Amino acid sequence: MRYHKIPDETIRRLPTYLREVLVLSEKGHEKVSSKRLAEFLGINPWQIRKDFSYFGDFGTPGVGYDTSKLQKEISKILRLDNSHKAVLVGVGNLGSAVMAYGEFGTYGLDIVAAFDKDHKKIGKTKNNITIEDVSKISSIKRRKVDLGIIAVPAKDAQAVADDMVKAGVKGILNFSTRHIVVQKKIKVISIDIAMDLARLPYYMSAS
Amino acid sequence: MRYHKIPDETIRRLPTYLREVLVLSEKGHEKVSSKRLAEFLGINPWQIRKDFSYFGDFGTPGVGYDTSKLQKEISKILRLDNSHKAVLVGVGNLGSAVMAYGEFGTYGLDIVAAFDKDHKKIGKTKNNITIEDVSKISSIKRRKVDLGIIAVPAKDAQAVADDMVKAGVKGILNFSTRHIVVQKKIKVISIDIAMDLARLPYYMSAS
DNA sequence: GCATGTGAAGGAATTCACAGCA
DNA sequence: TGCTGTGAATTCCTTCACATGC
Repeated sequence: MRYHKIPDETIRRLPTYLREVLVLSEKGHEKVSSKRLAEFLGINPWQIRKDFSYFGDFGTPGVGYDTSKLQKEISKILRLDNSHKAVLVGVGNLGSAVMAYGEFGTYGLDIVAAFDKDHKKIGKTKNNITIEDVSKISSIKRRKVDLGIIAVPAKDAQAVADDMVKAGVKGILNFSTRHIVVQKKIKVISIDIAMDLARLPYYMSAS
Repeated sequence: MRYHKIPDETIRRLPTYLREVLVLSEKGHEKVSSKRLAEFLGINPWQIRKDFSYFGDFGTPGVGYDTSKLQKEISKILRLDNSHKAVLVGVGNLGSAVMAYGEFGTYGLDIVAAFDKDHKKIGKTKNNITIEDVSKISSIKRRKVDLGIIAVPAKDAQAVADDMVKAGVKGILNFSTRHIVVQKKIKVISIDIAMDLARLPYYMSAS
């Protein structure tokens, strides 16, 4: 199965596997079976095995997967083996929460700069990062930042995205409610918290 | 196509449609074509038409969709036509951002209570909501809350979920990094911000 | 015996192409 | 003519079942 198109859904699951493997690794577990991993994550064992099989033979029949090997392999696939720097634009409620969110470090992702257009915020320091003026965002080009996080109101999102791309950002995580258009080679992933809550009632049995 | 199983992916897209339609409606647009809607959202027109076709004939050939009718229909499908009350547990950085996030109201979703276990937070007020002691969460039963939002550290997430279910919650939005297990009839949707950022590098062309 | 890895089968979602209506 | 609605074709993803290796 080695030479195949890899399903997007597989890529979506890989970070989950990576996190769980990191947790197990820290707890001192050297081996883990697809069955056990599946139980932890609420997925099927064969789904996990199939996902890994796209990339190579990671496991040992009769034994399972070596956690530290698995960790290295998944990191390599996701290109998380060398660390990435991210810039955040928009230090409002959500932006601040993102800055304080510790989980990014787990994956070797590092928020190294934050921008806002509000002069009351510029110059202040949060989580060891001094908030800069968004009009000076081009400076991140020098700082080798390749990820951008957008946490501004919808109306400003597209302009911020354009600035990010000009400044050399290659991938964008978009928390705004606006759909963003960029050159095809730039990847955008959008998250809308409210939309996920909004589809819950559909699945709820009549009260 | 009326009597069919509705794809989960269709349900996932409906809130997006609803939001855009609300925006257009407010701007005074009475009609919108699938083509125009598609441009705004970055999807294909036929995808949108197919999605709607599962539920009935919402549009007029040659003209398009009536925005106010569309709004009503989508709301009804998603069961957002009568409003829902939500409880938040965990008023840390992320929880606070969620409380302050205005977009829920757009969908008729209302956060009416917030709980934490930190005694320094209990009793304080944020966004007109007084933070209560999480050990008293069963009180939401009286208050007709049917949605729960979990924004606590991973280790506490399952316990909070269990308490929520006991207190009558029918759907859970989970921001923690832990997979949550509940009775089958309770729907859980999990969001992991870090995981979305973590798969960006995979898609980025070599720098 | 136990757990992986994977072709093949089955199922789900997207895309196409066009009939039908305003 | 313009746009919807939808069977049919296609593409994509999941699940199965079992051969293979420890």
